[in-house]
Amino acid sequence: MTHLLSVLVQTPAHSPVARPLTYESELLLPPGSLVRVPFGKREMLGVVWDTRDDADAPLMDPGKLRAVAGALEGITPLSATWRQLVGFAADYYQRSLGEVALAALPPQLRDLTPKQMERRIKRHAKAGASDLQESSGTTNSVALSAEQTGAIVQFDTQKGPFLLFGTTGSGKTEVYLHAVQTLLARDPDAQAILMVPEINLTPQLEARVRARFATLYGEDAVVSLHSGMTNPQRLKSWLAAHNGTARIVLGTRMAVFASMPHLQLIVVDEEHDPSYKQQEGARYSARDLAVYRGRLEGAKVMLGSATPSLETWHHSRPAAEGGRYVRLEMPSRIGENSELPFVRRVDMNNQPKKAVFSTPLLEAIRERVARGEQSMVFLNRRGYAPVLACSACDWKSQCPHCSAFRVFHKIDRTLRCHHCGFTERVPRACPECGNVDISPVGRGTEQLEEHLAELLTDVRRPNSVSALFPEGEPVRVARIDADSTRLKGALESQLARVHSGEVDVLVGTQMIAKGHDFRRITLVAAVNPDGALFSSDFRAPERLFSLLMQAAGRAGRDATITSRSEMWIQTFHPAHPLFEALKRHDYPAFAAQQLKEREQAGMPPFSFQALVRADARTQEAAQGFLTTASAAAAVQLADLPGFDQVTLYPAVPMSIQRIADVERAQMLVESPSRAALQRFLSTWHAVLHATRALPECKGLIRWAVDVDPLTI
DNA sequence: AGCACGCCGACT
DNA sequence: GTCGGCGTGCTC
Repeated sequence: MTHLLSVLVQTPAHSPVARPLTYESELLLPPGSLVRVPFGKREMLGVVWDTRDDADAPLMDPGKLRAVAGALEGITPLSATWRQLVGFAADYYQRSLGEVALAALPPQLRDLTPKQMERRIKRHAKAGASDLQESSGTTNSVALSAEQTGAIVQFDTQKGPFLLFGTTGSGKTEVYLHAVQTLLARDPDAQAILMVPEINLTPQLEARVRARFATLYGEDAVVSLHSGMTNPQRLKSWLAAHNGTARIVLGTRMAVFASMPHLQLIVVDEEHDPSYKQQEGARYSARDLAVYRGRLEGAKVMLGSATPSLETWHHSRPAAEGGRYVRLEMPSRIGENSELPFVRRVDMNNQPKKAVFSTPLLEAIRERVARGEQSMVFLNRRGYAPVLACSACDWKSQCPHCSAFRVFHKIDRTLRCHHCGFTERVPRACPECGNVDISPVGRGTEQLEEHLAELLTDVRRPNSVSALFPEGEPVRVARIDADSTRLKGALESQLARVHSGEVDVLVGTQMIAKGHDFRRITLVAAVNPDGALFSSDFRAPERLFSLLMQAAGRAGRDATITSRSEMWIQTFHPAHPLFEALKRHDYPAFAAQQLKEREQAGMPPFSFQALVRADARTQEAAQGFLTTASAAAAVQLADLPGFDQVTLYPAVPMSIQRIADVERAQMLVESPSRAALQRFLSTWHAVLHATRALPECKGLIRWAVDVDPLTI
């Protein structure tokens, strides 16, 4: 007989076909089966969501139903828990099931025909079988600190979820690996996910995981899953996870959706990192989904950070106060040089106006160079100067397509818009008045690099006397940012130069503050971190604190360097509580102060937020759509239970109002109750759709909901 | 989102 | 006379 199946396909978020589609099939394919289905003129990948044989009323004229083209043989259907995870994510983040499900599968699954697919699976199965090797009994375990042992004991004996709160250098990675190792040794089928923010920033971790587990369980036991991989590689990893041969999946946020039949542990390293939140399409938080998935599958979840997100920190308060996470604390650095860096604040009020480097900081860097130690200077602004301005008229390097300035890049004499990419050569004279005196305003990493090289011309590196430089070689300044690392392999080669000691001073953006251990660096300086102190973004201080703590942690991990390393902060607000807490390396104090402010202001984690964004040709159209949808909600949803707990704020232009000639507006929705917010959003969705169809909303290009947004 | 159909300007 | 501009409409 012919069966009816509801099938998910990758339908666009705003199309009316956002729900599962009904197809006929001769075979009764179980839910989770991967199929190819005809869709319009094309054939595409689908996931069987449900069998609809018992559905009394077909949603559609039965004569128009089409038949499933074929099943992808050889791939076990996706598990019920995987489908529940996808279902939850689609629901919670207000996207279609099809979009979430298909985005969670490796892209190549969509492109391959069933025949190609079969061939691929066969090849893979053969390779996998021949690769099995005797698992040697050698355990390359490391001596653990008392704090590490304590964390592991608690982890083993309690249910979690866990927050591993360990200072930089306390050995969190060893705790993760120990937890994974114990699990894999205890259960021959067990699988684990190890999530990291950005894998290209942590090649060291990848190497460490592979070295540790490949010898125990074979090369195939560890697979990676991240966007830097080629499609065939991703498919291979995905299949290995799906059929259970991979014991460990090491990946970025997408790894949270990996199909794993025996998942028992999810580790989220640097859980506070914003890159766990997807910023387009389905805007999910992989960290939050990890916690949800853990509960769903009965897998343990361990979130780790030296500076947890305030949400996670709040969850890990004592259970008596309502906390739901178990906090495992590792406050001490391990190793020979275990002191945390000394934090120095330079009061820029006492420095010459417009000084980039204060005298004491410059002097400290000179000393380091002369001693053969490295320094790291960071500034969160790439390019030479953020604006170019005419001295005679009011011309500025405004981007013609965005409400932002184009950044002056001196290296290739260009003005580049960092939002839309629009690039032009720097004009010889002011385009408005012809004045030749146009000059940079403000500074970026390129300028710091140039400036430092000038200021340090007279310093000589020790132990490097060559024929060319009888008095010692001049100082070497290097820069690492998105511009200097654009080419493939550039980041690796530049890092290698730093590690080999070829570089004396490293200048860069936050890129250099994350992930890498520079063992010979004894000085880290934040040149101008004040911007985040009084930002309109309420999460800016949290990000700054975390960044500075991470940056400080980069320094002085080399046991051969005996002098205590230093973190320098140049600021006009040296007494600011953020810097006070940083000086003491006191995250709990900083968090307590922030949480108090958040509670008083009714902000997350004491309230829940969603943002509706609208893109349109004109700002009026973008805001008009939001305002209309908001008014419609007030009328139509007034009786919805919990509606009185939801606050709809007025539509406002986004902080960068126009990008690439598209006007952007947003509207904040807030509630002290997550359930009330969720109920409102899912009901409101239809209203938003209907509003979109209104003739007065013609000018709207697109809209999207961002649940738990990170920036407002 | 694709990929159609559909009705108006500069070319072999 | 065509090739192709992207406006709007549909996909179980």
